[in-house]
Amino acid sequence: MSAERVARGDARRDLMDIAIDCFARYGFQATSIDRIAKAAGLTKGALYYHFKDKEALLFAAVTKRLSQFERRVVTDLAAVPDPATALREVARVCLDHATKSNHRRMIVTLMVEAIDTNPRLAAEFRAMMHRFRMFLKRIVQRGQDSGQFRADIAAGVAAEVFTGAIMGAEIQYYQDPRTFNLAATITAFIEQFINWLSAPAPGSPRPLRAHRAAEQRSRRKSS
Amino acid sequence: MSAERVARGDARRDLMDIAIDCFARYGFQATSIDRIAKAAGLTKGALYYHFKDKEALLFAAVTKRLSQFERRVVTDLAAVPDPATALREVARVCLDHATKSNHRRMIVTLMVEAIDTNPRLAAEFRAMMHRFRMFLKRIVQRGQDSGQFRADIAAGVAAEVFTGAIMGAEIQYYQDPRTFNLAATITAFIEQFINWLSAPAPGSPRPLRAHRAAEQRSRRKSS
Amino acid sequence: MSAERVARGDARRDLMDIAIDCFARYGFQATSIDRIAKAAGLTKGALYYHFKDKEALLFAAVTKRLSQFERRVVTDLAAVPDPATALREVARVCLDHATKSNHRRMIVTLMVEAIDTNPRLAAEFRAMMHRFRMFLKRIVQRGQDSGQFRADIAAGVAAEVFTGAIMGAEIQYYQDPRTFNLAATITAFIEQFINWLSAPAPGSPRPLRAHRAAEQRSRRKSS
Amino acid sequence: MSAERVARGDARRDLMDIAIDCFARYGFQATSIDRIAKAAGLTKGALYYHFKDKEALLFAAVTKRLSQFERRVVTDLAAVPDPATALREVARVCLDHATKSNHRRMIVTLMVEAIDTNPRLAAEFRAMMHRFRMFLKRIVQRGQDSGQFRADIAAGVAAEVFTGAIMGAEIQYYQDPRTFNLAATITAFIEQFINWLSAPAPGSPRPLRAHRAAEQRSRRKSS
DNA sequence: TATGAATGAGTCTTCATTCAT
DNA sequence: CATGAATGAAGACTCATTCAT
Repeated sequence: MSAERVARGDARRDLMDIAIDCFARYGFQATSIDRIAKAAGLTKGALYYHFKDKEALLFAAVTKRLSQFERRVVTDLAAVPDPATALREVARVCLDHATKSNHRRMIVTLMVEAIDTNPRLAAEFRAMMHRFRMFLKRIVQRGQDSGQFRADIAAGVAAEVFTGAIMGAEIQYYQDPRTFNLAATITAFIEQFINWLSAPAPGSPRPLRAHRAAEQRSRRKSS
Repeated sequence: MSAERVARGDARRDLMDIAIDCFARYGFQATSIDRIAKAAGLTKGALYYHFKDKEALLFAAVTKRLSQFERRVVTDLAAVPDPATALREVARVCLDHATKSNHRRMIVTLMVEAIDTNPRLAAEFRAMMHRFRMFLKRIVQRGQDSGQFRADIAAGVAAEVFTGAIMGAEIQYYQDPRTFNLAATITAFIEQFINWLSAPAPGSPRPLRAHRAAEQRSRRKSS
Repeated sequence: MSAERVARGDARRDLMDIAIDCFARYGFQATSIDRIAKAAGLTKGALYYHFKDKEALLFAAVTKRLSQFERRVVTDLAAVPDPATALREVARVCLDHATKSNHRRMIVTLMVEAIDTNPRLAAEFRAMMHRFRMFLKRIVQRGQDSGQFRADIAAGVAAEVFTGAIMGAEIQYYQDPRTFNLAATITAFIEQFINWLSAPAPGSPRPLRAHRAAEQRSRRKSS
Repeated sequence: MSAERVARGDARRDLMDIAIDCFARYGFQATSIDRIAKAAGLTKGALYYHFKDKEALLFAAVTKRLSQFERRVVTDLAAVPDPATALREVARVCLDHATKSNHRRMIVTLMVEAIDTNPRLAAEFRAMMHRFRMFLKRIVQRGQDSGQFRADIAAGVAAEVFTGAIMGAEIQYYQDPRTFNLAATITAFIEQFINWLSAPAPGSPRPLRAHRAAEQRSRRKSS
């Protein structure tokens, strides 16, 4: 049994990776300590040697993934000056993390589960989402400042739209990975989004619409 | 004790409504039979009189909400010939169900939870999502057929983008109802989305409204 | 299995009685829920139906015994005007509860265990002990007020001595019930105690400490 | 980590001292091997190097304290010829060990816990208590033989009363060290006790020293 | 219809103990 | 001497479910 585990490789790491896997698929409550331990070729006792709690394991896992994701986003985008490219990059990283690993799925799954079920974790996720939207908002604002993006859009709302569209696409994908084409959906969205943000061709009349004015107003309040 | 429950109104209905409430907030597994029964002013035994199973209750609840939602969408939109208006209407109904009741939240919550946890329920939700996207796809196609929407967009992908954006916005809202402005986000998205659908294929000159209408007309003739 | 339990008799009562028995002998921590349940011919689940917690069972048991004991003490002594007789009665009731049931042993055992182990229970016991000493103190004071007991003794200290002597005797008895003669010990103590409290024969000089010391000294010489 | 431990001083001794501390406060079962080890700045493994067992540690600790206590009692009293003084000395040593260290508390705590929980330890304590009472009994008998104490009291019962009174006082003190005045209680008791032993048999006229000696002598003859 | 009592399987957690290094 | 890693048994507690009344 213990032979199944890899050499000297930290049992702790194994445990966490397996936990992440399970949390991504089944959520927190439906993942039993026993399942994780067994999958790691260990006993429950061993798990409790490495983690104080089921919750400690959860937090370790979440923190690991969260920081990985955020570091990756930040790293990949530090060198990208063009806002549109930056947004495309963010989308690409999300797509990557959603399809090639269970990073994003774990986050999404736990986030939904935690809302009214685990206040502490919920707070963590709320903060994370906030950071993510702030990050996007700043990119949008940069574009607006440089005149590349139109200024009559609330950057915060844009960030919310972006965040939601990615996450919603992911969920559809997790639900039906064989049928749902996540890449196509995200690509379509991102182009649509950038197109929307991009200023109209100079000279052409600004396409006003009643509701835009409203948007404008709400934005003013929030700023 | 039972006096607290409302009038003659079927205990069954009470039970289901409460179950929906709990499922929406805590999900299926974290909602105990006892919690529902107690909230309904009954004992567990009574619940088992009305429902064979915890799962039976779940399915009853889900089916009720699902059919309500779908009926509402279909009903409200049967009379809407204009595709753009129809899309706006769909968004409005979603917004409504997300903010004024727990209809949508229950669906989203259970959907995420069920994916790898309850195959039967997952199938149900997959089918529901499929129907919803098909429904949207047809609206988009109608728009494309009428020349109102550009034809170089895959209607299916558009439906996926739409579905995801709404759902992703909702989740952000459920996570942080006091801070997140769901209405603004959905409104912004829907306009962006319709704008995207209405825009000319990239490369072609951006058409003015008047031209578009003309185009539209000539397109209809040629089809 | 369930046949072993008595007819309709509240399972709850059975459970508590058995719990009291076990707590008296093994203390709280060493008494497993399972042992109690099995001894009652039930399963753990049944126990948890009747008591929220192991602690709830503990408190129910303690409260029951405590109030029984205190009620008995108060009842038996309401009609006893003579302080000396009252004290003898208290001792008799303690002896009774210590030898004919496990009332007192449970209290003593849990009290010692709880001190630094269960703050809430410890507080309960502290309060109980306090009440008991106050009760004794008042009896002593009554005797002092009536001139039956000498006034140069601190009533509070007398209560402490009394309480300790009874409890200490009990513990020796619990430790070695076959050898230790609890009745004799308690009787001897109570007579000694009352003798001590009783005022010296009228006319004879009150044996003050100073005199005693003198006595002592002269005594040593003569031996 | 191990640097925190004092100098060269045998880890074994440290371990035992800490164990005694914990046993005194929490008893045997509630004291985990881990707690002791950590408090000693070691790991569980090290503890198992020094002691075969948790029980081995327990017995080592108990034996150490017991022999210390008994040695001290015997040592301090070897040179005390006067029985009353000897009794006062015993009480003083108990008071000392109860207030200035956890010697006595450990004994009392474990004794109560062990009764029906650890037969071997219980036997040890039974024997210890027996020895202690025998020791006291001999002192009382010495007093009776010398005519200093009245002869109509069973020396064994007197020993039991004494032992119980001290122990009962201690427990009240352990339970409530800030409020309970152990010194006063023990002092009051010991004076009362000696007074009792020294008093004439009830009914007979209070005998003067001379008479008592005579009584004593005649009594010896008749027995 | 509904209740109260009970079951039993499953889950989290603790802890004494072992052992290779 | 000592540690770090791990085990396995036992214990507390939860919960869906059953059933006589």
